Amino acid sequence: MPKSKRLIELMMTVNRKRKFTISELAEEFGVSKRTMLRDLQELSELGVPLYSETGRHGGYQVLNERILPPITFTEDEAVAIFFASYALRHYSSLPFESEINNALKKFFSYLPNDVKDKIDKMKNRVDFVVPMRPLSTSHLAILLDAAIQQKVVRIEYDSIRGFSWRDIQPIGIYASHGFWYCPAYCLKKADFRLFRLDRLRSIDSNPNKHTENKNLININLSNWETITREDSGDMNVYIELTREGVRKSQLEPWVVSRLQINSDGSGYIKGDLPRKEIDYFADYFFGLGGEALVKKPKELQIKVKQKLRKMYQLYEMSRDGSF
Amino acid sequence: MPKSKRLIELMMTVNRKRKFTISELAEEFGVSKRTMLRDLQELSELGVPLYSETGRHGGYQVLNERILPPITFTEDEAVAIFFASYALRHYSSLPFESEINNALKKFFSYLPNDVKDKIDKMKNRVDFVVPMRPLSTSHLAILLDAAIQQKVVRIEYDSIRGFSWRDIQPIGIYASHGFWYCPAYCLKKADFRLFRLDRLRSIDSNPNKHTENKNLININLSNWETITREDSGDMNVYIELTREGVRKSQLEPWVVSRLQINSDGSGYIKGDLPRKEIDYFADYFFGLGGEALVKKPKELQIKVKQKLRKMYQLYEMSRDGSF
DNA sequence: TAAAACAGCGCCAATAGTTGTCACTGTTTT
DNA sequence: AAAACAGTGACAACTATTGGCGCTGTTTTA
Repeated sequence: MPKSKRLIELMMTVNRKRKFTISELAEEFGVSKRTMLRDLQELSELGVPLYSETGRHGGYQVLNERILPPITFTEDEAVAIFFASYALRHYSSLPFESEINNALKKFFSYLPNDVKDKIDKMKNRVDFVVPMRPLSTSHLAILLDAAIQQKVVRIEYDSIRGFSWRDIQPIGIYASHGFWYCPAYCLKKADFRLFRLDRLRSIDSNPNKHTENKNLININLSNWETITREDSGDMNVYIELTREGVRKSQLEPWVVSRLQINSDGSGYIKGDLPRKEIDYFADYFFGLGGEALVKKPKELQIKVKQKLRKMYQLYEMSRDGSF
Repeated sequence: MPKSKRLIELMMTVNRKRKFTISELAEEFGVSKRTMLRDLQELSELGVPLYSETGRHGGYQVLNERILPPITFTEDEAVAIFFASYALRHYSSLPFESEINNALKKFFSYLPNDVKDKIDKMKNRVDFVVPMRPLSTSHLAILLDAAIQQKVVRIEYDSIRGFSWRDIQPIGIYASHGFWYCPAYCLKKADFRLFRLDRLRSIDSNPNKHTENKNLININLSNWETITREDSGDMNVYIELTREGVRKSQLEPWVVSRLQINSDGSGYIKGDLPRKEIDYFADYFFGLGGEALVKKPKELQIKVKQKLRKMYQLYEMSRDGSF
């Protein structure tokens, strides 16, 4: 094998193994140890962060920093990757914050000039707005780590009844609607709970108490809801929507699949929804105001009416003659 | 210069220039044409997408596909880039869709195994949920392109009064709250408008009519709101919130800076808000139901009450004795 | 304490790869 | 028809690469 190709393959091999000896690689590539030594030196000069130790159990190592072999990206792919990373800048507190900035800088600096220009032009023309409440990065990192390792952590959480400490075993973390959430097994309640992370005041990643870890290794973000939900059944709903109501409610994915639109733009939602979430739905349909009329089920209608009456009374109490 | 190093430099040179001839490069690198020819062939074999044409004004070209020279990423940077791209998978209709998938695949396949493992473990533990309504990718691409080139396009748009055609000159596109938006100069109204792209039925990227382009090159996503808003002034608001109201409204960034929280968890919003958006605010505070009480200004309170009355009547009409 | 297992250096002859030259073919544009 | 390109093949000259060999030096382990 000619040297130039060998070097490129060596790059990859070296990245694959983290640790290796000269003789090992020499045999693998069918060259002498002397040659391998020289090759590795060259790689080192080319920027691969190699480190070696002499002695009995010495050997070569690639440092934490790894390099990627030359990857061929099309222009569009490079632009796409750039924007993907760029889009996440709104998640100011995501666990990867600093890494992403570095990577982005490197990436950008290696791009040919005309691609840079293209990106510069696009930068002010596309955006991904993600309202995000600021949040301590370290909390996220600790919880994520705990989720991966399935460790128990102790958190100080602001529940409806004020702050309290709980031991939880996190399933994962996710960002949604501007908040970070952490579904977890709560050892206190012996059940699964969803925590909103801006309500978390402090966290102890190593509660000294010897708590037993539950085996939740197979529960992850994509299946925890189905696994942990004790099914309280569905309710059959029927909601009439005005034209405006249709337009507004189309934002919700669970609406879209149950939505029928009339020719004049108005429509109705008909189908089954989980009874357990009835309070959420009541809130939601109340929020649509006069644009939605809950016909079925009765219990949902009642909840909406209760909200309505409560608000009505609230505003009637502050009489000013206009009502 | 030894061959192996020459090849790497050649890679970069070739990426810098887009077009070149053999003799040109041969001279630059101080080798014969024959050698340069051989070198380029090797590069080609290594994956650089070269293309050549014979004849008078022929020469070499690098195709649209470009390659990046070997970039050294640390392990964490690679992971970060991966997740940035991964996070955007929810934007199923973003202009870069297919490119990002390709890039991600390439990127992933070149990562060393232990980093792959790390990513695999994290995949099910972190997520960025972005509810997104499906939308034609081509619309996005056309509008983005028009924004970059400052071209006029004709769209068929579903406004309150049904579908109509308009000629617009887009400023850019952005995703927010699950929708794609396009602020643009509307030639019909001779003013700036914000279009929600799921209400766009069709688009003509080349309206044959010779419309004059306005010079909006300096208006972009980050400044169009300030530049185009005819300021109708602010209104001073005062809204009382229950404890639950505080928690809910903290989601909105414009609330946070104007929010005061009492020791018992309840609180109030006090400050100035743009009068122009009064309908939006009325909607919003109505949506908070009994958790918010609008005290000031009167006009806002009146709007909320109107909604309330409208809804009250709506539900009273469907009498069932429970009200 | 000695042996084993590892990195690392210098030298040199053999060899394998690289290079330039030259003489071709073939295309497109002017 | 000439000019300006790419592309091929052959070959001798050249140079970089290679493998051995002998050496130094470190750390671990028996």
